[in-house]
Amino acid sequence: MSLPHAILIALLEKPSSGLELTRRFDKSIGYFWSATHQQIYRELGKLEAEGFIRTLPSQQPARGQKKSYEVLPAGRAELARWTAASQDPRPHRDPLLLRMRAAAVVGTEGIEADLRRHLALHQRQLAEYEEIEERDFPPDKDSSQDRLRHLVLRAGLDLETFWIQWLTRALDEFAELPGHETA
Amino acid sequence: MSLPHAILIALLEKPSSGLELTRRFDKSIGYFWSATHQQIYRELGKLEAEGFIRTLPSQQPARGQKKSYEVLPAGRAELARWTAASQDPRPHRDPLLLRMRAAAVVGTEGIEADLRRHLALHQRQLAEYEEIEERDFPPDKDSSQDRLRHLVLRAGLDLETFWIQWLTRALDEFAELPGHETA
DNA sequence: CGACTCATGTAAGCTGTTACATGATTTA
DNA sequence: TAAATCATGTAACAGCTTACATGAGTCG
Repeated sequence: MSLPHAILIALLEKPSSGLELTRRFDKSIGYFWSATHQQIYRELGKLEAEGFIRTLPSQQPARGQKKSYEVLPAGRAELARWTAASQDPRPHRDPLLLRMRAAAVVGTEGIEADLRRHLALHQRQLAEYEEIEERDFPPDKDSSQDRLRHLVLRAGLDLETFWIQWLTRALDEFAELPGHETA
Repeated sequence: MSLPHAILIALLEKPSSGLELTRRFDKSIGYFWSATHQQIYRELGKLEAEGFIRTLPSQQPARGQKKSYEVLPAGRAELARWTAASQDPRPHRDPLLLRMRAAAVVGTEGIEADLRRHLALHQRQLAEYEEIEERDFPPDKDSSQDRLRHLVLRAGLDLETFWIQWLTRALDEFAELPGHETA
């Protein structure tokens, strides 16, 4: 039950059309929630039907025509309710950790290359977040709102850093495994 | 496409019945993959139909009767194939980070108590992992298999540590926010 | 007008969650 | 023998992914 609320947040920060939302989810919003355009259009329809958002006035709705949405008071209220409500942490599911555990049973053949690939991807992602941090959160200038947003970005930064460290350590361990070829 | 492989790993490590698997997923397997008993039974049926596992001989299949499974060679081969195959990292989705971002827009009213609750949960989880580490991975005794399993556990430990640090920092920030009551 | 891009959607399938059902075994 | 627990399931639904469809505008 989080996607509709992610969309409400995005629309409160800036009214947008479906495609614009998709692009924002691919970029900045992506470090705490991801969604495809199909999910977004479906959810925009539901949110409108529930009276949480509406299309901006002075826009004729037609297929293939851009349609921008804004949040209505009921939508803001729903978001506030959801934000304050207690929620249990969800269980984690990480295929890479699973594969590492599998490697302990069926052998490490083939997995090392993919670890290196993941390491590179996380390094690139970290660099991107660092750019965002430099651009959007210059030192000692955070407002209250910015401080919270900065905190969220920092979670993204720290998680990428964790993965880089863990993958580096994993590759080190591999190098020390018996039968390892340093190709 | 990871649940069937998680089950294959668990069954290779030790042949088990559905309920035993469920318990193992709740405990040690849970720090890299979680599953409910409904998912597990459904998946065991599929894996058997595909010829990847079979019920242990000398067991009459009947409703309400315990039924243990073991992995067949085809299942082990499938697991090796999957482990070596390249996979993209999945997008993250974290409702707590989402709520923090929402708090920047609709206010922090009510969220602080839940942050404290999450902090306590992560601290308990970390303590559990530390117990497992002490029990299963005594210093300087790791075999090759153990080193990989230890590595996976360490990811769990480090992720819990990350969350504890992040939540602590978040609560500190809250304390400094204007209008904050130190109740 | 043909190809391309922008923009919005539909449909099918898979995974995971929640609630419920049912038989077998133990124990009070 | 009634209740609790062990053990295996069924059913309905919600959420996400993948592939495809369609119209509108733009550029050569």
